[in-house]
Amino acid sequence: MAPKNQATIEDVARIAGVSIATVSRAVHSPERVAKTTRQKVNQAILVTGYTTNAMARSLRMGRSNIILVLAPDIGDPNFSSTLIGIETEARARNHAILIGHTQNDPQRAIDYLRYTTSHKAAGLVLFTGRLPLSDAVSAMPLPPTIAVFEPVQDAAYPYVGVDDIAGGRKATEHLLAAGHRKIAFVGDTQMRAAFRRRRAGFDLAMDAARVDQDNRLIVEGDGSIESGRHAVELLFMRDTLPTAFMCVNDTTAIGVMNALAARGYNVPLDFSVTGFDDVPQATYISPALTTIRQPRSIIGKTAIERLMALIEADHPATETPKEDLISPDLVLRGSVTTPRQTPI
Amino acid sequence: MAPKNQATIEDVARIAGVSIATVSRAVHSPERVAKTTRQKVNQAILVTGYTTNAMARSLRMGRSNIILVLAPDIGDPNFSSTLIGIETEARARNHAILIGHTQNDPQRAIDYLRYTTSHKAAGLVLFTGRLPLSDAVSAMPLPPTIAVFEPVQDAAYPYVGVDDIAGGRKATEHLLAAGHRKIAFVGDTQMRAAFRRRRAGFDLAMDAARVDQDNRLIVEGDGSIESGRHAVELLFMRDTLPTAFMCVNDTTAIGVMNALAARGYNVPLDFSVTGFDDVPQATYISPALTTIRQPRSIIGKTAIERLMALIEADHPATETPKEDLISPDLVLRGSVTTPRQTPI
DNA sequence: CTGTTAGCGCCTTCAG
DNA sequence: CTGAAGGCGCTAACAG
Repeated sequence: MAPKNQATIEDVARIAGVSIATVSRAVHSPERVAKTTRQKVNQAILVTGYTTNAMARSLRMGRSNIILVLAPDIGDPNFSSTLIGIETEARARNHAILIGHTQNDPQRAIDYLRYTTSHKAAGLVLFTGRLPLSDAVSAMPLPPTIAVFEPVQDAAYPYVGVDDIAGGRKATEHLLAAGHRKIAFVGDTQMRAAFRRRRAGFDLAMDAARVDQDNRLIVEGDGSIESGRHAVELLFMRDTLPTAFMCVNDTTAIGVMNALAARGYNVPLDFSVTGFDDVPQATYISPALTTIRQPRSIIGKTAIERLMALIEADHPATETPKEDLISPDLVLRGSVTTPRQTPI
Repeated sequence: MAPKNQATIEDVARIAGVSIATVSRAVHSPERVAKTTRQKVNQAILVTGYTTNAMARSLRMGRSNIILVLAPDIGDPNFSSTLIGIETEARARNHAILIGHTQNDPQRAIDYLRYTTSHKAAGLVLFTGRLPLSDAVSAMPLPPTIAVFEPVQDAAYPYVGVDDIAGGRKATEHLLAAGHRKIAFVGDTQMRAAFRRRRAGFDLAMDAARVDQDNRLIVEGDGSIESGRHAVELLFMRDTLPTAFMCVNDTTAIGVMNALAARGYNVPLDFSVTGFDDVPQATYISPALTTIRQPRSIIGKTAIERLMALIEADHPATETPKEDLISPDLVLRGSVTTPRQTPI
């Protein structure tokens, strides 16, 4: 039997025989209320089925418990797995997640940013890697904000992401440990910060193992499947073959494996391959790809931890924005083994 | 230069030289305000950067513009693609999406359902297929609600989903058109309503083509990959081989294809196979699977349309809950061809 | 430790 | 067509 009208704080107060202020305190700072009073109040809450009206509360406090998550693409598996971490952590802290899907459309982003104001959002999580440049936005009083996956261009928001250097290093060390020395790096580019860092991890591992790098094995690429295929062709043309390919991401690795298969080679018997990201496809291709797994749900969790710290600190003075880099794990599958003894 | 304090309706009223009532009207029912006045107000809104305070508005109106979406698993691709439709349509209607991730945990579901009350949610979208049975829930005054993908057990909520019968029929007709007559149906079960309906579609198509069904080609299954594999083994043991397998879902189809490959057969040359759902894997296996695509984003869009109708009608009297079945499309890939001429 | 009270910003009668 | 005023439910002083 659902009560016709949702009980308010006054109903509870009346039934408990106390004032509404006491009810409010009993709910939100129980320690400031006498034990017996608290019990009476809780009792009354039970019988009335009272739930605090979040709208009234937010209006009064000038801030809601809603965190807006802005993402360019909800469908992206990277996003959804991270969202799990975000949602779980936010809920544990009594905050709710409002989803904004920008589709990379600045207008949609602006509209959602406005939500931040109108809903008095407690915080903002940005997956977008950028904020629309517009007077509307710069005039908007944004709540505490944190960037995830990609730092936000031209803005000093704290950032939580993967430690690409550590990841690049782990992948390389794995190849090295399997006995590879002639390792190609596929996807060299200045364009993408993450790729640059993965390369740096590669260099670190090679240096630490005192392996001299052969520049001809460093192949440019943009992370596309074509760039992986192209790299293989290039290497065959140059006639400087590696025994292993360390690819800047899984997509590139898949391209490499395609091209190798097309030429009749076997992975991993003829060549070993590693990727980076652990996209869903990595399991379905054959052989399954050994790769570095993006710690997505941990990134989500950490992002909310940092964001809540910001919210609770409410120094408007943002100090040096912190960067949190989560070290990713290597996931072992079938695309790496020891180098073949006989040359190709 | 961000204004120190967010402008309120009073600021706008003062600058426009009107009362706050007029501002409110100019914003929400412009037709009830003189043109010149409206212009003055809009002008003032522009200079102040005024955004209406959704919390105050919701408090006053007793209802927010938030729609709660409850899903057991955010990571499920089925969910995320549907969410795109939901989000897009909701946004077009000025509503926001709050995400609740239940992980099939009744306690989490109950907590989120409570949000519905505390945030005065305008509506509720259920992916869960069930509601926790608890006094807490039955006592809760839930807002207009709509179920998606799975109807809610023991509750009469309108439901938007795929037309499984039409889908089953399309897949079967495709096989028939390719020349198959001995078609196995894999995944027969009473347990799952969706599967039952897909079977009905199969029967319809077979009947329409006046093909006599061979009961030995109807194989039970639960939609798992193992059940697909098992079906193949069973059919080979019975020694009654079909020329094509119509599988109740993609996962089953993948199991069928695995087992066929293990026995050294080629799909589609030796056997044709169809699935249902169009899961991401369907593209990655070889050959890529011809299947029925779940119209996920349309389902999302339709769900919000129906929900908004409910919200706006606000007859508390729910009439016969409507069912909206979206007819899915066949997606042609590589797993179907004409039956081989020579028997296996 | 508890009660009284003043708004938070808005929408909506009710009068003009 | 416009203005005045009440109150949605709650929290945070401020008193007691």
